[in-house]
Amino acid sequence: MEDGEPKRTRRDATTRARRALLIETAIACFVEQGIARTGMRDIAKKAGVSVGNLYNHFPGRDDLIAEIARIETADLADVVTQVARCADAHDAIDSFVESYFLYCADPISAVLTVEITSEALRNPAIDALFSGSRALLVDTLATLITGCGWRETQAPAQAALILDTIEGSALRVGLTGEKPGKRDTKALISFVRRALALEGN
Amino acid sequence: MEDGEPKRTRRDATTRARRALLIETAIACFVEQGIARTGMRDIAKKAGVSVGNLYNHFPGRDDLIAEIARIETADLADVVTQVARCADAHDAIDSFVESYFLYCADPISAVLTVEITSEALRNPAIDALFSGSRALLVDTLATLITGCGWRETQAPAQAALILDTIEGSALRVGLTGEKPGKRDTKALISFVRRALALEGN
DNA sequence: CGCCGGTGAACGTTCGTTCGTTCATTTAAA
DNA sequence: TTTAAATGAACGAACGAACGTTCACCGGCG
Repeated sequence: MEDGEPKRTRRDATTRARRALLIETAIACFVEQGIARTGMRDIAKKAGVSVGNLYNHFPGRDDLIAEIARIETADLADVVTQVARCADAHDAIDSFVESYFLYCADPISAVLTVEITSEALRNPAIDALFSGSRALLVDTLATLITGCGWRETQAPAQAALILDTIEGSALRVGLTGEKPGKRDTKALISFVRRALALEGN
Repeated sequence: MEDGEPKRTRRDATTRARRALLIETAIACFVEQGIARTGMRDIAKKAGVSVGNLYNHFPGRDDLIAEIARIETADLADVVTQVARCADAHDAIDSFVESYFLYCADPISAVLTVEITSEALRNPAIDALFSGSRALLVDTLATLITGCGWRETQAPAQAALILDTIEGSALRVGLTGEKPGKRDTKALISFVRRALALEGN
């Protein structure tokens, strides 16, 4: 999408590494202090870099935030597409629920979700990213639901409600800072099965 | 909890009114711009009041935010306790789901929820308020569920999942800025009924 | 008069961002 | 191969604006 010439010089390699370090450090700061309470100096200091250099790698603060949002949604898309291919429709739904739940319930993801959602309310670019992710999730899950006998006209609405359950549950678990337990996951899967009237497996 | 003597003077009445205006204005600012992007000057200017006067009514910015969080949780407690008294257990659950959903899906509530949740991550006082609210919700709903034949040991977990569904769904609807439609409410109630295996009514 | 709600300038701090500069690496000419 | 020019990563002081908060000072009720 960007370089026509990858430029395999040593300089370019260290630059990429530095940029990755800065993003990772920014995420750590955002999770620890919150986006609003994190300044450019905080990120630079934690990364062991000057403020000026930080601006050599990112045009501005908002661009840095947007980049992180972009990475997060890309990670999510990976999780979704990997789950999509599964033989039995029932198993596929279970797998989807579990994967998406575990992804969202990760404390880092959970905190970032809240922080970035707050950001998305006033940033159209980030909001668009989230809408795209949501649409992908609904489509994927709705297809699986349709494969279980639900009518195509109702599947998207049911998929949306299931996603609401997963996300709400994941936030509740993830924001406590603890890793999600197997008990949480099992209860969630059973709950969704019943809601879809699939309990007979 | 505070005054032993209500002080019914005219002066005191205007002071209370002014304080209420300031809180209302602060909420409006927080919803429009976000808590992080709202300064004390913004609130004062919008309320047609000086910054100094704002500090006559509230010790500081954090106290103002905490006060709003306190009001929000008190409103929620009202909604919950009013629903608690209902003859039939099945009807009571439907009523609970509908009431809590409509409350959370209100755009102002939805935005405030996200904003204050972000705040609660680093503010123990606000976090405690939220935990208390959550406990009340789980207890209330779990009691209703128990009345429908669920075992007491499993009811709280099911209640938690239902609350997750309601809150997740409400956020999704409320953050778009639109009022929740009857279709949303009905689909949600059906979803919960199936998840509780009460579909036969 | 005394009290207190109300004012807005001013304080010190921190914010995002810019700037001139240094210097190692890369590229191209000799 | 040696050398000179070009590049851009890295720096940290400095900028103006905005932040939360304070303060000395009014002016109208009680």
